[in-house]
Amino acid sequence: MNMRLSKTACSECPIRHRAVCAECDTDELSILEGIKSYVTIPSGGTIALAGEPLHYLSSVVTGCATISKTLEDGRRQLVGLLLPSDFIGRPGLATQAFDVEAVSDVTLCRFERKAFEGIVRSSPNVARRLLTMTLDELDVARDWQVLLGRLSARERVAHFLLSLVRREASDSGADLVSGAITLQLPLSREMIADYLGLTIETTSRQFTALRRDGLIESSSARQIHVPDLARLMLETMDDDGGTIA
Amino acid sequence: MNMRLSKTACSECPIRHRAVCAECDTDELSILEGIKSYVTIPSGGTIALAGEPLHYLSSVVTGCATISKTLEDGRRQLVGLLLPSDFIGRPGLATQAFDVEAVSDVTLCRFERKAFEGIVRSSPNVARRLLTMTLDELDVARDWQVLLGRLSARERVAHFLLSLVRREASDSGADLVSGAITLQLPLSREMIADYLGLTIETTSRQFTALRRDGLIESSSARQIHVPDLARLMLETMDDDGGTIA
DNA sequence: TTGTCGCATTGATGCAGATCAACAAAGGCC
DNA sequence: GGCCTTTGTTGATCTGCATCAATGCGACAA
Repeated sequence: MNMRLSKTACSECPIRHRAVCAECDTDELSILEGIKSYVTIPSGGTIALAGEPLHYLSSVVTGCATISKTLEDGRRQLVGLLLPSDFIGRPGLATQAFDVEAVSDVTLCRFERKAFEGIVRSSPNVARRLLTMTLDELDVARDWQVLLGRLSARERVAHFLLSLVRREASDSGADLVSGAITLQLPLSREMIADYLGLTIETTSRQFTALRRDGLIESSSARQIHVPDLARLMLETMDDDGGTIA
Repeated sequence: MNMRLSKTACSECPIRHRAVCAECDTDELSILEGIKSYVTIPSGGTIALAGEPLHYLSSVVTGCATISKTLEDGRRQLVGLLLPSDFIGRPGLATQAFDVEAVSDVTLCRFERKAFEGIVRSSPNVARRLLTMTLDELDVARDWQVLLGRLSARERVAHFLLSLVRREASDSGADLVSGAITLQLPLSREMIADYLGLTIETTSRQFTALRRDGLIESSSARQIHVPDLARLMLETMDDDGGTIA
């Protein structure tokens, strides 16, 4: 599969219109095409380590990865979730501030650091797109700060589920679905807990409580059906549509 | 004072080498010089409101402002602290995601949105600097996520104090001071609580506890003396130097 | 001086979520 | 299939922080 993907042309790429290359013209795209390579990281594999230099910058093509920090005593907090089209790495800074780990098999479209930094300098469409994506990530991170600082456990779980729904909706072009939906959780309970600043037990109890209250249904732990999105939204105490992804 | 500042040349500007204009050459600087204007917002004043359009983008020249979100039921969370050289606003997006408020008299060097967006397009040095600053802010926001999700009240307060020390040190060029220092808190107890995801009471109790343990001394609520920075750092459980500002 | 207002501190009590401890269920893997 | 490991759920108890409630204290005005 890795091999097959390594021959995918940018024009055929599933993230062509959403990734860092989204606004590239034909010339810029062919330069990127020239330096890109694909890799697949197996589930559980490390994509980057905090404090270590990162030699490649990349876009997630398929799969799911997490950005996290682990404290000396083992406490862990996820600070970002990477889904197809998201970008990994910081042009202009060699060392990584956070760990990045694959939570499913992840295929990356990757660029050697120096070469990519040259492109950022020479191609305004890449630079602009990168700025927009970074500003979006900043808004997401700040919304997550609000969640971590002020929401209750139940609100956090409801918010998390809705953020997955929204991300899926925006990827597929559909807008603000407000009926029913079934979704596949990309994360284990432990990782959801680390994402939400809770323990596994509290997270599990909140899922149970939401199920008891009829807000969600589930055939397995990772398969969640939301019969009425509007009702779940009432649980989130969000003051706006939300930018959480 | 507003009037006096409106005549300040960029070359004389106290934030010239740290703000969004830091990497500008003489030509670019004179373009900025042509479209900039200064305003002073009184302490407590509103600089931007969530959901409202923002017509000016700006750099903080002097003073301190906060970025925050308030939920319908009054819960409030600060998600950023703006000090001299920090940038306010999002080029490319007309409406603001968070509230921005002055917590002291704040002088802004401001640019009309459309004009500034043109400069971002035409001046790579501004675009690049803006990207770097945004990436820095993202790292800060993510470190703050770790604080809000996983640190205890005492660790949060210690971390907050050290983040102020670091910011002051990096502004003045001094590096990793590890002796004693006195600092003036820019925020009230209520705002510190909203920053740290705690209540006023818990925040106050932590200050008292740190004072009791000899980690800080204070003549007034806003005046904090740290006799031994290294000892305070031991309270933070931080696994690295930290990027918190 | 004395009152008042806003902010900070301190104390008493309650509760949401952490912690400790089983137990159940779902995959892998011979 | 049966065994074993990993992941998720549920229960009992504990605790750190929130909440409720005074009290202290400096700034400012009359």
